[in-house]
Amino acid sequence: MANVSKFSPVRPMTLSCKDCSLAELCLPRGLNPSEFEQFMSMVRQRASRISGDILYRTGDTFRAIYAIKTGSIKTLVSSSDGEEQITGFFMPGELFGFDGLDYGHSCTAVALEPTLLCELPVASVDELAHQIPGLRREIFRMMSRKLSEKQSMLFLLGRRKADQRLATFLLSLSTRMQYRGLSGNEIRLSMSRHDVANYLGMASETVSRLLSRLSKEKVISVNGRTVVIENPVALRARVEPCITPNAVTLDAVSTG
Amino acid sequence: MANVSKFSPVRPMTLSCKDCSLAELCLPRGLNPSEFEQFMSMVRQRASRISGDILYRTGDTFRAIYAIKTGSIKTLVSSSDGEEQITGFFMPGELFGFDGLDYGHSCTAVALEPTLLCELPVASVDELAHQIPGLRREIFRMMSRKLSEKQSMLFLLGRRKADQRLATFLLSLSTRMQYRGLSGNEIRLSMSRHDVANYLGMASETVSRLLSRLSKEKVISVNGRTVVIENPVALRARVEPCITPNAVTLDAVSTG
DNA sequence: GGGTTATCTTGATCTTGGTCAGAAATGAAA
DNA sequence: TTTCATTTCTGACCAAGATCAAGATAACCC
Repeated sequence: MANVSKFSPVRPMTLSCKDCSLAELCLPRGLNPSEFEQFMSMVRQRASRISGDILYRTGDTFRAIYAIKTGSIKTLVSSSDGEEQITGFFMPGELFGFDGLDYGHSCTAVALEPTLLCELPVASVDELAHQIPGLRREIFRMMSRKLSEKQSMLFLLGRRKADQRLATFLLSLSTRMQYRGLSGNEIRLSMSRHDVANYLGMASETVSRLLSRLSKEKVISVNGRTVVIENPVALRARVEPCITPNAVTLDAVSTG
Repeated sequence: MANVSKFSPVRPMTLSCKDCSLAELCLPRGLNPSEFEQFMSMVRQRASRISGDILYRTGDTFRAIYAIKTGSIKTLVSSSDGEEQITGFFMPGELFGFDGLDYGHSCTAVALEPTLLCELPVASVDELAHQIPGLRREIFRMMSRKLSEKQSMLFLLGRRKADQRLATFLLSLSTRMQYRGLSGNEIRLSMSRHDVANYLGMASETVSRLLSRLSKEKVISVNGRTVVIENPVALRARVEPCITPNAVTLDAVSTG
């Protein structure tokens, strides 16, 4: 059922942190030149050429913190009766893997498409956290942010209707694209309808229907896995229907 | 609506870490005597005499990590349209406040009853994380665990039916009581039906009905806010109905 | 290209659990 | 105690969304 193929080490590195356009979003941001150099020397890369590759599974020993360079990843938790819940989608510039520092990973990470990753190995995490106070704080902050994002996701699943969840999801993807310098109006979904539905706690049929409805209402246009936000204001108004459009904030969805 | 009263500093301390029966569950576990001493000297206490007191609100500057000594706390996130989602309940020996390290707290912490807290002030977090490697790792691990717990909670809200959620919740409370040395069969709920329902993403009427049903079926007995688990095996079987009872694990619910 | 499979869409039906309303129980205040 | 307010429970009804069942579309492989 799950793909047996694995992520393989990449050598030489495709691009060092120094030349990486995503460095400003990544862990080393805010480090001084010598700290940056030290950080950079610890980073390794890893890649998967096909979709479905598994980076780590629930229970695996924590080996590294990861950052996406190109491609995308989903993380999911599963129960003994085989049900799965997707807990995050990760796009270029985003970090994940922090759930593994306690007793190994509590979720499984799967490639949604050919994906190139940077990794900070576990030994370096501890060593650098000690030697570089700025990096330690950045890791604390990043984990704290992940917690906050998960809380927003709990809000979304616990309190919002299906249509609000989907609207929030699309806006979140858009915001995250803008964050890394893209327009954010045209969204290429790297995951299936089934995955979107699972992430948002609904059935895939519901996702289809809601996308069709938003499309019919000219709020978005849908072409396969490409979604164009035609009317951002209208889309934002779906998130909190009873509030005036300009009061809506966009940070309500988890990035993992 | 919300209480204006605040948590007040406690001096002298009610009980030092050295004599605290919960120390083994708390941050300083695993520290050597001199590290323990250093840690202890940084800890302060804070208390609320009444239920409803607010420890911090969304947006408040991060001031400390907290541990519950006696009493209990709920944390909640809210949206601009006034909806609230409870994201955690915390009992004696449990830690919270880690969501604040990024840009201030992303949730609000409210006392559910008269509550005594220990706090590790923000300056000490950074200082001690640098000076005591064992403590730094413990903080990383604790934040990692919080992330894992939130993921379990996403699973619960996204994939489980109302009756499974409630059963999981009761078992989680029971497990957490056992973890600190209590029997775990008799549960004193410090929160209202409304709070339980909100936390589990359902209506309070549903909680009432499900408790009544479990009671009628002799799985539990309910007397106001006291719940006695009469048949733990039967209760566990509710969590994953399609799986044999002994395959069920209990770690599916967040402690925050 | 044509055939095969997986994904996506749409419709029809059914179920869970939400909403509304009122009664009962509990607790706090006078 | 009596009163008042809050919480909890129960019933009746309803709706959001799940499930079931086909088709339609797209991707994949020889």
